[in-house]
Amino acid sequence: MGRNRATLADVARLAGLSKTAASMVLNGREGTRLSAEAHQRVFAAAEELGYRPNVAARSLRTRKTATIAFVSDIVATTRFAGGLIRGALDAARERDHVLLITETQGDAAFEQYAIEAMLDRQVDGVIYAAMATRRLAVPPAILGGPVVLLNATSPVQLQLPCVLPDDERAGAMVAETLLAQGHRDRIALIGRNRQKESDPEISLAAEARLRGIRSTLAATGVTLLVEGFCPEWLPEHGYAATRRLLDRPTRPSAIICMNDRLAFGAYQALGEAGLTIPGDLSVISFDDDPIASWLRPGLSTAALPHEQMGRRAVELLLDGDAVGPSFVPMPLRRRRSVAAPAG
Amino acid sequence: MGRNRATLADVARLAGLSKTAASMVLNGREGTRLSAEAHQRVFAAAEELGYRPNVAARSLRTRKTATIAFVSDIVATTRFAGGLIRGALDAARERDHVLLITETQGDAAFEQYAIEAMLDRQVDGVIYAAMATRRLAVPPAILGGPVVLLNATSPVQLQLPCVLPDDERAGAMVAETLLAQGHRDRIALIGRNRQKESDPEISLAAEARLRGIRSTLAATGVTLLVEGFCPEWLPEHGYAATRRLLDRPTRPSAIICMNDRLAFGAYQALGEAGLTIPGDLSVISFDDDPIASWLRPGLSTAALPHEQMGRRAVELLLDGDAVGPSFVPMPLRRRRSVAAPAG
DNA sequence: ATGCTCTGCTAAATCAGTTTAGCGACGTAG
DNA sequence: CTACGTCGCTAAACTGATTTAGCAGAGCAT
Repeated sequence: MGRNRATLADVARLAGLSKTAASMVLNGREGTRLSAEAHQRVFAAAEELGYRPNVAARSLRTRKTATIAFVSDIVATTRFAGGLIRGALDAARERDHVLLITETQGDAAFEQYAIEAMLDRQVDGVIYAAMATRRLAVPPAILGGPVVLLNATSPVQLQLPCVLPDDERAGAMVAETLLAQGHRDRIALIGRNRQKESDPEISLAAEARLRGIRSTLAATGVTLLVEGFCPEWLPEHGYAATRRLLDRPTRPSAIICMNDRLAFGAYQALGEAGLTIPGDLSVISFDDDPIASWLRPGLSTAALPHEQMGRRAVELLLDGDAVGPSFVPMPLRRRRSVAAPAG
Repeated sequence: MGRNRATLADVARLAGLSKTAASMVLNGREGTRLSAEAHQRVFAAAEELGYRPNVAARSLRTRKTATIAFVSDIVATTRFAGGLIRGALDAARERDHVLLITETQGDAAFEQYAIEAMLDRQVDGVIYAAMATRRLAVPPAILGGPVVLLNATSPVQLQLPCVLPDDERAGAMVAETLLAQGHRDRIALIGRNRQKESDPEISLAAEARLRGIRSTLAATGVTLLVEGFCPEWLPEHGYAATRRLLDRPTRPSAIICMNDRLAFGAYQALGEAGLTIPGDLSVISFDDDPIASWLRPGLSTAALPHEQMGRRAVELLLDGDAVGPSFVPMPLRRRRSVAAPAG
């Protein structure tokens, strides 16, 4: 890989100057007294030789590598990871940085290994990302340098900068959307889950979304008609919860699903029951999973702003001296699954 | 990030030996005549100081970084990328390597930039990945060192090692599955697409899948009842193609979909038409997208072995001196969408 | 006593940059 | 005429590892 690359010494020789001069010119150092002509000669030589500095040599001296570690529990392999990584990649490129990506798979030994591998390579900072928005314990090893938590917070005393989706506001928007269409006392919700709501190490989203929904409804004097519990946020549980909903005497006019996979299950149950969306029932949800746009009708949902979040993490890491959480808004994708309640 | 790390000189000093001795012991060099006691002392000192070598310094000398570049067109951000990266990450870790990931977004300038950034960092090799299985032009810059193409081939004369899913065999398995259930002359297919089938720079999968299906059916004297064309392999096109299928006089007993997203569209159309799967019609497909397991009934599909592929790419890069393509089998996920044709 | 080999170890060069300290020439002020 | 400052540039140290070349001492044969 890249043998015969020109070195700084080659550039200096061709320019008829010292390595020092060449280095200073190429780094655009202020306050050197090198002549305009010297600048010219160095640039010309570098250009001619196609010179590119050796990052290893440079970082040996400077302790900077223009490399960021992106460590995640398991995020890199999930659908959600894509956006996070893409956003981080874009922001990193804009700042001439590069991403070293690892996954811990939630395994302490792997995590230890991954972090050491990153630190051995002198990364300039670490982005520590979680798949599910949650609170997590930060491995002490990375606290020696800049760290940003992505889709996660840390126990309060650390006050690390972190990037989170604004789930509470999203909950409010979802509720507002239904209220605006005239839904009132027949709004159901599926996806309640005690574990997710009470244990911040499992999820921060559940509680925040619920809080946003409830407070917004409450402001108009509305309370939820039913709240369906689900052991996981998967289609099959959305399906089961929706069937339970339909067995009740009062049929809801709208269903809020805690995420799109539940909503997918709801669509299946409603389809089987011969009910149409949004004619008989409106459905609205969270995440903007790709299936949301594939469903018929398209599912209205508050999108997890993954790209924005990944981008923000890099920005905070490199530019900022931020402390505490930075919330990224979740835009509402309006599709066809919400309408006014039937007669 | 990681200041005050112990250096090799620190270890040597504590062990009462020279840097040379320490280096040799820690690298397990054969044929040195260092005493057993010297080994002990070095190991003890390294342990005590928590010594970890500085990769930048080492690679400056050795020109090895234990780092692999993973460059993709756009793969890193898609659902499919997850498995590819995960497999590569696992295999890399097993060999004590780390992955530098970039995305070119199909943009030549970005690609140029990404590759230079990787080479500047002295990566030991490059994995060049494509989102859609296809043939691509390899940027000359990376040909200086080891390269493996992932989910892609290169124009023949290069003979680069590459990793591809075995789509033809998958097509055969899909056809065999239907034949085994007794389907014969009412097998339909949706997802024909002239562009994908004829331009290897767009897709290699379409043509291979089709070839596997056709030759297997032909061996039993069967030909496809209908072949539905789709401008893209998206749910809406699967939906439209399936509706067209149902408008024909002879209703198919089974539908082969060129991928799972088309199959999702087919499910939607069949559901609307009041047809049940697999009672009225069997459906079978390719990819094993997550939705395949979410559908009701679960969709039988030939899985893209992303993790295996990512893993194989790293193995070929580091261990092998392979030439040409390496095919990874696509396992058939048998779910409930296939049954014997109705009476 | 001399020369030779073998053992156990080390000094110093090297990789490719950055950075510190300072040198010689020239101009100007006293 | 000398002292001093500025200009334009460079030698050499430094980063932390690997690797080459070779040294000192012990043991043995001649």
